[in-house]
Amino acid sequence: MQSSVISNSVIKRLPRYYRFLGELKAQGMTRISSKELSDRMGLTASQIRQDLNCFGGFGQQGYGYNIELLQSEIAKILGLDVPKNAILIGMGNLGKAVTMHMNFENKGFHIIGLFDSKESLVGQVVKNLPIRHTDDIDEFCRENRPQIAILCIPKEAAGNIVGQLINLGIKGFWNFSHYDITLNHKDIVVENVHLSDSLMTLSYQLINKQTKIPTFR
Amino acid sequence: MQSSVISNSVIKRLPRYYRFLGELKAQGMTRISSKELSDRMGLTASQIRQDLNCFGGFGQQGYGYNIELLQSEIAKILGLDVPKNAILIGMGNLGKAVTMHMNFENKGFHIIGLFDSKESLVGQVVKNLPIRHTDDIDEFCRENRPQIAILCIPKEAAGNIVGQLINLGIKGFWNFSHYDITLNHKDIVVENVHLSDSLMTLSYQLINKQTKIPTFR
DNA sequence: TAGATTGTTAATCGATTAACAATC
DNA sequence: TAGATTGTTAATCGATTAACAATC
Repeated sequence: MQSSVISNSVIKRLPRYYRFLGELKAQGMTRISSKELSDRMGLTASQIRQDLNCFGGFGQQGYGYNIELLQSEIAKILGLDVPKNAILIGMGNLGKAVTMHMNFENKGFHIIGLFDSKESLVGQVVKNLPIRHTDDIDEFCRENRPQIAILCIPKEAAGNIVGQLINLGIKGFWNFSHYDITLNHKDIVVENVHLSDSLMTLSYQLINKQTKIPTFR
Repeated sequence: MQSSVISNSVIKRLPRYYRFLGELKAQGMTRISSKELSDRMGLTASQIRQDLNCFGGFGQQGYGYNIELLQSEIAKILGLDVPKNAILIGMGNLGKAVTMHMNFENKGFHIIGLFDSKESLVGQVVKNLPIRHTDDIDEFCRENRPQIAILCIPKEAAGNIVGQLINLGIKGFWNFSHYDITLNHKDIVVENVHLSDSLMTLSYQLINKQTKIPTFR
């Protein structure tokens, strides 16, 4: 019942459960046993039952799990039903792609402001939002109180802006810059995305190819 | 000495070591002890020494590690020094951002072809490469023999194209689509990127905020 | 040499898997 | 009821940390 702290390993698996359950639902299925789900996902039935029971008993003996119910429970656990306002800083290739490509809304995220320091980008409209100058971040945040900042800027630029954002009330970062936020700011929530780390891992696997089934975190 | 199989946990940490060592080198440092590196990276000295000793004894008692040497050793372990040809499929926002934003070359990756099924994109030039039609993948691969495919296409499109690519000799995928490649194709190397999973994890952390220092895989 | 720090073995901790009684 | 499958405890496995002898 979420009394004690849930381990990171479990939390990292929740989005994947959510994704698979969504697909099963889309296929018109209504119930599934931990055994069948484990086969489809490539993990053990035991692990699935252990993971889910960190949060409560969502299944029923002899029946299994109701797919729709379970998915919505996981959505609640992940907080996808809670509205969260976010600003995105850095509208280069990556920032634009993130803005346009991600389905923020169905996870409860609302992008309310886009920023860049490059004059030539300011004024451009992306996804119905004008790109503002980073000089206007202060005023914008005081007025609109976003809780989350998405950083699509280089490491060097991030160092300066992070402190400012925290002072303005930002509580969480989705961090594509390689600046290490938690190093200087404890108790701020950070999710780092290191695409280059992922690419290097691919390189390793390719070079040391050893025909093994990958584990899912 | 890389005799037995290296655990996934260790491999996932290597790119981060590589990154930190690069920064130390850029700062003009030449040597570092496991203790000091552990302080900077937020892990234990013991873990660093254990990790590195999976691959060999790169340090020296009483001295520590030579930063430049250690970084280049890790580069070799990761295979960053081995040239790898790659094609990228799907030149929407995400594909374009990946093409332009990633520093492929310094990891040994060479992007040799870009593809999309959308006529309006075909012919456009990105990073000095023309976008080709996906119909031409067959011919292109037979001629140029890429080993890697980067998939920036939707799940539905991926299902069809993956088998074709494997038949054409593709050995590894950097997979931004949510299609589960290993499900049907064992012994193909895959690195999945699920940005939405990362975003959901941020949502969870934010909702269940509990002032804790994040662990680095 | 003395001090520092590695490489490596042993101890601990946490996560995964197995087993089974509870129960739908 | 009988069969299926959960929830949960106990056993195993693997990863991290601690300790220390080797050695630069």
